[in-house]
Amino acid sequence: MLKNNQKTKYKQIIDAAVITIAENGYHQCQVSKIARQAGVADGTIYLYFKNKEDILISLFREKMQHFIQRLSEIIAGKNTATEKLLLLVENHFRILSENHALAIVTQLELRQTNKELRLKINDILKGYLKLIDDILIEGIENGEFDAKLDIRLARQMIFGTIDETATSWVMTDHKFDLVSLAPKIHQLLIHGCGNN
Amino acid sequence: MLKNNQKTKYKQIIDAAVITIAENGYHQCQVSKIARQAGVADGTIYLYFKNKEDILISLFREKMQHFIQRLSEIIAGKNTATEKLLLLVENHFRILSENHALAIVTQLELRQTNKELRLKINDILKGYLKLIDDILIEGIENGEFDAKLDIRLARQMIFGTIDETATSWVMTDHKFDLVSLAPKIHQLLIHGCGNN
Amino acid sequence: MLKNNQKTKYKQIIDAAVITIAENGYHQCQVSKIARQAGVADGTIYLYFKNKEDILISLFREKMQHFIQRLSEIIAGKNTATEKLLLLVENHFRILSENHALAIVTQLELRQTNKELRLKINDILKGYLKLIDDILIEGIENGEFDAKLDIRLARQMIFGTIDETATSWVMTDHKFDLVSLAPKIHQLLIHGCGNN
Amino acid sequence: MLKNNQKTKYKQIIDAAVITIAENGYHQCQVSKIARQAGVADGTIYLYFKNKEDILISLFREKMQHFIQRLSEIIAGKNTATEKLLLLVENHFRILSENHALAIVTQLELRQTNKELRLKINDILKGYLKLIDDILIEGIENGEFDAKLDIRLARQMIFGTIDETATSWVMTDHKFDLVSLAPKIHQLLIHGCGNN
DNA sequence: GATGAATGAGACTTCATTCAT
DNA sequence: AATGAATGAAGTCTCATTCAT
Repeated sequence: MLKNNQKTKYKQIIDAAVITIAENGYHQCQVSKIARQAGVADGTIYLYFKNKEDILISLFREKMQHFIQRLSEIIAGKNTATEKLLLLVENHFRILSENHALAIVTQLELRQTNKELRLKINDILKGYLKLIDDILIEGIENGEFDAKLDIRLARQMIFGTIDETATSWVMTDHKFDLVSLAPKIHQLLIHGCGNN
Repeated sequence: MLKNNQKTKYKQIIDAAVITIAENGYHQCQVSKIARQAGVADGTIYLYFKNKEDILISLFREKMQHFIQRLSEIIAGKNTATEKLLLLVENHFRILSENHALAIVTQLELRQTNKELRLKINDILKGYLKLIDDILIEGIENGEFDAKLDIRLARQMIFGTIDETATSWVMTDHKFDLVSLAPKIHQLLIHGCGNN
Repeated sequence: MLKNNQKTKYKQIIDAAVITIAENGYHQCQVSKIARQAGVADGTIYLYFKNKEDILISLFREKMQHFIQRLSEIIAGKNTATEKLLLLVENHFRILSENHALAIVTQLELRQTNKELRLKINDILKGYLKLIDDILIEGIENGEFDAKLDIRLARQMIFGTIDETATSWVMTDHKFDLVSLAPKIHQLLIHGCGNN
Repeated sequence: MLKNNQKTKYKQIIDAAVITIAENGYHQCQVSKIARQAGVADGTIYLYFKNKEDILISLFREKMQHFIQRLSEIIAGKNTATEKLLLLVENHFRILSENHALAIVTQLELRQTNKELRLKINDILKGYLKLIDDILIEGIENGEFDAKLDIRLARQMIFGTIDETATSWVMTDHKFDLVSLAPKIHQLLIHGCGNN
């Protein structure tokens, strides 16, 4: 019960942070604003987080875990790497589309931090990049993908493309439908621009 | 001559800003640090720039102009879109490699800003994205690229991939040679991951 | 039995406070630290003490009582004021030497408080100063001491000298043997600097 | 002129600090209160002092310099150590009497600081203790004082007695005349309590 | 009696910007 | 044009104390 309460308040603060940061921007988002949104006192924040930065890191870790978990499950049963890649792109976009505030935080606000913090974020991101790598390896092994593929570069292309598209979508205030772009992006990632 | 001096001091401050921001990070880079590096008084900065943000924007505009200018010239005489794309990637990487401080500023520090500033940055970036679009259009028209290519998405793939790779290179403290990755990335962008 | 338990916990907290304050300094010594050291919950402190200041006052009162008690007993049977003064100085130093943590608290930390609290401390100190006064009066009456002695000033000299020496000893991290200084200090207090 | 202005503002802040700390106590004395009293902006304080603690240290250093300077000059021409000691005590008391606020700060507020700061204060105090030591040495050499005098202990007696008396005077809100106590204290320091 | 999670007031310090010289 | 001393708003975090359990 106590454990439960704690978990509740921890997540309560994280969810408040997502909303408040998305609304105000990271640097305009005072701890007191998060506290008010979470319905707790300012000091309470510091019972669950080391400092303001720790809220951001924890938020990203928490959400990324779900993200990876969900994508993993969706991908799990599929047979081809090609299909898995489509589902990855599509559902990456879907999750962001389902939660605009989270999309703003991950695509914009999270980046407004110094290099040290960025390294921590990259560390958390590794779990996601591993998903991509696994798909690539599978694709190479079963002959779907180019045998001479440089996995790191291919992964950077895939992640870079998804990320750039998502950021662009957030910057235009979610004006277009992100999920429906997935097939075309998938096509690009598999076949490139060239006229094959 | 006075006009000349102004231009000198303007660029002097911008160059100081690149160095100082790269060394300290945008948020740890006080205006007074830039002034000291530029060898001028704090107040002098405000004779040439509206505010601190304006330094960043101006810096990016100034450098991006050169960037685009240089890439345009290099690409100019070439016959195929494919070749142009290779040269674009290669020289994009080359310019960043030649100036580590500038690379840090554009890949990391410039992003640590609020949405409003990001929109201004995107605006400046349009000139660069136009270069990519022109190559894509040319490629489609002369049959090198897929006729059904969605130009916006293709551009996002190209830019996203270049950007992700460059950022990754900066984050690892320029540990590997960026320029030599260009051919492989070019190959990926043209043919994708698939086993064509 | 309950009463007994209370007393136990009361002293338990006071002893924890001596250790914790000595280790951390009064202002760096959070109530929660004392509680942890005492093995009780934070809230429990407030069942036995009105507030943090009250811990300090109570601590001093408690320890000073023992201090005075012990000195009184030692002095009791002696015949001359001169001998009593020597024993007072010697045993004052001995008690501090026996308990470094207490010495730190009384000589340094207790002073880091506002005037209001200092007045309360002075009040508790009166019992000790009375000991000195009694020795002085006895010395005057039996001709050992100068008949025209200003008792208040003499007491301030005696206490000031002891206190300064003790503080100096604490500030040097108890580097020298305090007790062995007693005879020389006693000599000084009785005969002064002069060449009599 | 610039140098002059700086010096003026530095001293202006120090004098404001003496008054404000004396009135409010060190821990109740916010930097903004000092700034207001000094007639400068909060931020201006930090152009002249590293932090709040630095104000206290600088204040003590500045005032102690004057203190020592003045005592040195007064003592300078005198022939006997005994006379010098009297003048030292008398003028120590006189300076405190002339500036009640300073007396409060040095006798009470300055002590409300942690050990680290106390060590810095002690360091500054050394100049004053040197004055005492010089008198003692002179007294021993010319036969006024006991040849076997332990200088460190004698100095602690002298300083301890002066300090205790001064603190006691401050604690009673300067109710009695401090300066007039000097002769009796001098008598005590030279001849002790004993009936010589 | 005992707990310990929650509270929330409060202050030091930084730094972009100004303006008198 | 150039200076740089002065400004002052603004926000993170600590910690003594409370009170529901």
